[in-house]
This record gives sequence, C-alpha cells and structure tokens, in this order.
Amino acid sequence: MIDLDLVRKDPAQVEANLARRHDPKLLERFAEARARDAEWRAGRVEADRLRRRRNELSRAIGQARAEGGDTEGLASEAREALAQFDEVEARETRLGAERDRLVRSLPNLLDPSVPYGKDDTENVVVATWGERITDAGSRKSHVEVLEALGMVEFDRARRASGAGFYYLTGPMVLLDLALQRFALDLLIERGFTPVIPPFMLRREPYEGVTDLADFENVMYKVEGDDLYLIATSEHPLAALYMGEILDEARLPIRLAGISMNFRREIGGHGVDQKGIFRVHQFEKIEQAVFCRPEDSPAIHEELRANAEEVFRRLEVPYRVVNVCTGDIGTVAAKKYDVEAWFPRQQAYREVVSCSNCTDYQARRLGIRLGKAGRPGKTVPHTLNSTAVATSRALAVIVEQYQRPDGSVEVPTVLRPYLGGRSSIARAAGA
RNA sequence: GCUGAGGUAGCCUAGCCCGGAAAGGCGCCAGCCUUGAAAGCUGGUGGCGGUUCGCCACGGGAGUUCAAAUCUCCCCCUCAGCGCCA
Repeated sequence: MIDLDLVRKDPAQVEANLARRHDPKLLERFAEARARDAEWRAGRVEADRLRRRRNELSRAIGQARAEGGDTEGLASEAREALAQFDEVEARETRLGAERDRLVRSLPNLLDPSVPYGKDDTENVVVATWGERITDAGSRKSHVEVLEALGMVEFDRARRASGAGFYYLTGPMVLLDLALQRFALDLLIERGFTPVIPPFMLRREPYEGVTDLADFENVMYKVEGDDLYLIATSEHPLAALYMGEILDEARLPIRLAGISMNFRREIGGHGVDQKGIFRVHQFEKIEQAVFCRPEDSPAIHEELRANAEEVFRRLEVPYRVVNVCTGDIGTVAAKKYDVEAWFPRQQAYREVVSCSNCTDYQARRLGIRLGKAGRPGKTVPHTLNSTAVATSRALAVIVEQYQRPDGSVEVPTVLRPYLGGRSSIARAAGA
C-alpha cells in the first residue's frame, strides 16, 4: 500500500502519479480516501477528548475507593459522560476503516521511467536479442510437435482435470526438469539462495502480496481451510519475513524460489486455447529480493539481466519491453517483460515478468528495516522476476528447436542435465 | 483430530487467581567518566497527532463495568504430548 504519511504530506505528488494510470476512478478513490482521513482526524480529536474525560473520572473513582470515600456521585457522572461516547467512537472506527480500505485499494506509485500508454500495445521495447526465425511455414506448433512425439496428453488431462491441464511424459519431463535446474544453477552462481516455499498461503499474507482483484480471479481456495494455492513463489517468498524487522546489514537478500504455481484465470481464446503456454498449473524458478530502498532500481536491472541471460544461454531470441502505465498492474512500480520469439506464431510472447514492487508489498506485510534488531521508520523494497517458467519455456524451445523429422534438439546448455543427450525423438515402436 | 501449555514493546519476561495510569532485564541511542574502548553512572528508547499534552496499544473480536492485560464468550495462531500419515 501507499505510505499514508506521504498521502498527507504531499497529496499533489501522489495524485499526479495516480493520474498517469488513465483511470479517473482512481482519482475519485484517492480524493475519497483523503476526505475520510480528514474526517477521521477531526473525529479523533473529539473522541480523544471524551476518552480523556472518561479516564479522569475512572481514576478519580479508583482513588476515592482506595481512600474509602463515596464513589456513587462520580460513577453516575461517568455514566452520563459515556452517553455520547459510543456514537463518536463508532464513527471514528468506521471512518478509519473506510480510509484504510480506500488507501489499501490504491495501486503502487509508478516510477517516472514507466512509459505512458493505454494497454500492452504501447509497451516500449528497450532491448532485442537474437536472430529470429521468420519462415513460419516450416514450423509446427508446440502442441503438434509434442503430440507427435507422444510426450503430452491433453485429451486425457481434460477428462481427468478439465481444460487447462496436461500430462507431460517421457523425456520431455527431463527437459522440463533440466530447464529448472539450469536456471536455478545460474541464480545460485549469482548469489541467490534456493528456497522451496509453502505452496499454500493463508489469506492474510496473501492480501499483503497481491491485490484483491487478482485474488478473486486467479487464486484457488482450499476447501475447509484458510489456505490458497500459490500463483507464484513470489508470494510465499515475499511473505517469508512478514511482520519482521530486517537488519540493513543483511540486505540485499536474494532468493531463488522453486515451486509449482496454480492459476484459475485462463483467457481461453485464440492460439493459447490449446497447448501449454497458458495453463492452470506450471513450474517456475523465481528471483525474489529484499533490499534497501535506494538499491532497488539497480537490483531491478540485475534481475532483468539474469532473466535475459537464461534465454541467451538457451539461444532463444527475445525482446524486453518496459511495461506502460496502462498495462502494469497494481503492485509493481516498474515492470519489464521479456518476450520470447515464437517462430510458429511469428510473435513475441511473454515468458518473464520482472517487477520492482518498491515498498508496496513490504508495507502491507508489516516488514520494516532496522539496525541491530531495532525497528526503523523505513520499509524495505521487494522485487521479483521470473527466471524460467517451464511450460512457456518448453513451448518456445519446442517451436524453435524442432527438426523436420519431428524430433527436438536439446539446447546446448541443457545437455549436461540430460546426460549429454542432444535430441529428443519419438521412441522406436512407440 | 484429542489433551495440555502458551501469545505482553526490537528480544526476554512480571502482572492475570483477587479489575484501578504496562514493573523489570537485555539490546540500542545519548550524556558523564576515560588517551581510546569496556565497565560503571544518568537519561532516553511502541504507535498516532492535535506534541509543555493527550489518546491508543498486552494475538483478534464481542460482552460485563465508571474502569479490562486481568472477568465472561467466540475466533485465530504457536508449542508440547498423543493419534493418524507419504
């Protein structure tokens, strides 16, 4: 959430920033939040005055009783003073709760370098890498290739679990695992600590790391428990230090999350309807960092460089976009997407999302910075980025590395993880 | 799932039975002392703003009361033992 202190001290700055998001409702909500806060503050003065009176009388009764005096007169006076108290206090509570709800519903403040734009068509390309394959006609879709290899089961998965699931089988599983291990090793090399987090979270931490709209749209709720299946390991990793004071000397903390990820939301149309590009369940190696506020822009670039390195070493052409104001979402202050080139589709498709969330998640989660175990006033920044999401990476590799005979070449960098194997082909007689 | 013990400030703890302004220690900060440091001594050290002061804060919520960390009810979480279990 946005710092309430900043809302009070420099509302013009907050308002100008929110205005960049093209959403007039946001400015209305912001104005409403400020109005509720002003009313709440005024109401508090009155409530505090009443509470003070009550406390004084109450102490006087205690003292009179201790001295053996009569307390009935004081007590009736106190009862009288309390008559109007409930109403004032209820009003104060209601205003404060409304103010908090409104402030919490506001998105993060955007970094000045985020380009202005209405939707994903106005994202700005900031880098491109690799030689694209431009003859789509020579290519089959990843679905066709995987089915011809006999290493994926879509129809049976639908029967068992519904649309949006698949069984991956045979050597393709080894390629999936190799991708994860390769990305993980790269991160470990760069100072990340691998973490297998819980794959379910309680509601409270979940509200800290994501926004409510996402919450309703993408989360799977576990029946009978206050638990939700994680949509990305970013969420349990961000919640790792919920309510704690992080010692500045320990920062930055670089974590490499390994998890299965579960998402209900599926925009079921066009080319994504079939296949493994967009599914309810996928594995991902994720970068997550806690750092001092002044370090987050540089670390954001570092995470992006790591994500790019994954695709360079896989020799998959890609571009990087700076996600514009109309497409960036609630939590990130700045976001890069890495988009890999899918030769069959002749399109760049998102394979990595790399965000600087600044203090937005950390404040909601109650994480503070401190020295020697003592809390300070500042809140750390959190960042996250995909290193590799296996279903999407697998899809692009299959489209790019397929051969005319139906086999798939193994990217050089993955071969050590497959015992030196250089291609995956349909088993004889299968 | 059952039984029991717990949840108090950055940390540790007292207070709870028997309602009356959150005690103490550690750590941290500042001052004194010192060549310097440690020790020692003194003071400070939760949040809010309306800042000579006040209000709020004892896991969360409701109730009783002039007054709740304390009594009553509901809920959450943690730990231990038992049960179950890949």
